[in-house]
Amino acid sequence: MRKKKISASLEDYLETIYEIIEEKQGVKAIEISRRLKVGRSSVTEALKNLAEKKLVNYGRYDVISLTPAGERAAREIQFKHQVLYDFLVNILGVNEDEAQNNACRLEHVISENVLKRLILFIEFNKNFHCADHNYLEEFKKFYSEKEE
Amino acid sequence: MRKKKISASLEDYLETIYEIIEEKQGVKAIEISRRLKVGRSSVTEALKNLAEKKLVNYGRYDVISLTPAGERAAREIQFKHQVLYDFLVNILGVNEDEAQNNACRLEHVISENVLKRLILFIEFNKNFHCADHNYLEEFKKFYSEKEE
DNA sequence: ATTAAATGTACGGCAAGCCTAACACTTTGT
DNA sequence: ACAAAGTGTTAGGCTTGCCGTACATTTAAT
Repeated sequence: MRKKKISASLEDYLETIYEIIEEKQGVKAIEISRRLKVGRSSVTEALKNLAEKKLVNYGRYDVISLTPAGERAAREIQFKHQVLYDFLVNILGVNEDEAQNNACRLEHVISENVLKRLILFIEFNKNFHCADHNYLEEFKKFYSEKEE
Repeated sequence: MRKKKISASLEDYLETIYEIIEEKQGVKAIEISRRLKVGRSSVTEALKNLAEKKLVNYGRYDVISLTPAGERAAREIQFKHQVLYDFLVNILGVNEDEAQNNACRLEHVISENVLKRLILFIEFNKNFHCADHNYLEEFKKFYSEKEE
């Protein structure tokens, strides 16, 4: 009974709900609507859908919350996002906005195994020094030479 | 008049057509159907759609080919795929099948700029040696230690 | 407490993409 | 050349996910 896939769109809803919970006390549908830039009615639909899948607790006009399974799923997605963002910013040196944008899309399609390797790669890079050269510094230099 | 975005689905069709052209003389719709694992009728629809966008030359029961714009677009997608595959296999050390799978999905969502950086990162890595350590070798060692 | 504003929902619609089944055209084998 | 098999097309249907509008409910202001 593990890991039923949900659509990228539903992942976004879950992730957003989770983020709002982290920041505020209650989750209002309109807040989800604003963050995802979709209509209020789309949020209602999505919530019903997520409720069917037992990922959110939902009832008409009622408080929105994540079920344990929903929270687990949301955390996973958020974690993927964070790893990707970290890679893009701290390794590739992409600017923050673009890194966010890319992470938002990549998080829905990257496999578990690639994620795992990416995590280790990041860890490895942060500590890798060799004969007083910092690897990432070297890459930045290399990159900015190629820029011109 | 540059770079109108098309859907991930249409990108797959374009890419597949391009691949078939590289391998065989003529493109048959059924071949596209087989490779993309969709029904024959879905191919017809997609071809009409791509023809509307002036990316393929299409007429009922007629030979399928790419327009110059279509070929350009297909090349771009294939190139992205190749870069991602290269990164996954040669840098992260992901196995070939999984790298193909991931590349197929990532190619539709990665931005131009991230791609550009990835290309340079790969280039940089291939040549980066330092005090007789090969960087990628070091990562492989690091990775396999963590594996256990 | 009452009303105005804000928020949530239901309903009907639309587009993308996929499907199956039936039919049209082409190719192939004899 | 002609039937059978293969391929391409059309028509109709389904699902996901979005929208706008109108209505229901809740919240906030007075």
